[in-house]
Amino acid sequence: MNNLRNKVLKLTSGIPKGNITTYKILAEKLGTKAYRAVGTALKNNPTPIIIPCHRVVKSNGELGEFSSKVYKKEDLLREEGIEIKNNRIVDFKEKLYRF
DNA sequence: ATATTGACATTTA
DNA sequence: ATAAATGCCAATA
Repeated sequence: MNNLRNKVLKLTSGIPKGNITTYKILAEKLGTKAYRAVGTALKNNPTPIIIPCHRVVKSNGELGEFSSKVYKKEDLLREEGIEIKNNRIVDFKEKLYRF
C-alpha cells in the first residue's frame, strides 16, 4: 500500500464535506509532483461514492474532467454547499482543505 | 522492458 | 485577458 494511487485515495476519502482540494495540493502532500498521476489514481478509484473524488478540482479553480455517467462535479459540489459559477468554483481558495 | 496516454500545472505567445 | 506549447510523474498498453 505504498503506491501513489493508494495514498491519493486515502487522502481523498479524508476530505471533509464542504471542503475541496486540488490535484496539485494532493500531490504536494504526498511528496510528489505527479499531478497527472493523481488524476489517474482518482479515475481508477474503486469506490466512487465513498471516495469524494468530486472534491478534487484543478488548481485554477476549474472543475476539471470527470467521468461519472450519473453524477457531475458541479451538482455534487453544489449539494455540499459549494457555489459554482461558469464551471469555476466560487471562493475555492477559501474552501481548500488543509491536511 | 519500452512507448503512449492522461480526472494536471506552468510558462510562453 | 485567452490560447497554445512544454513539462511532470504514474499508470496502462
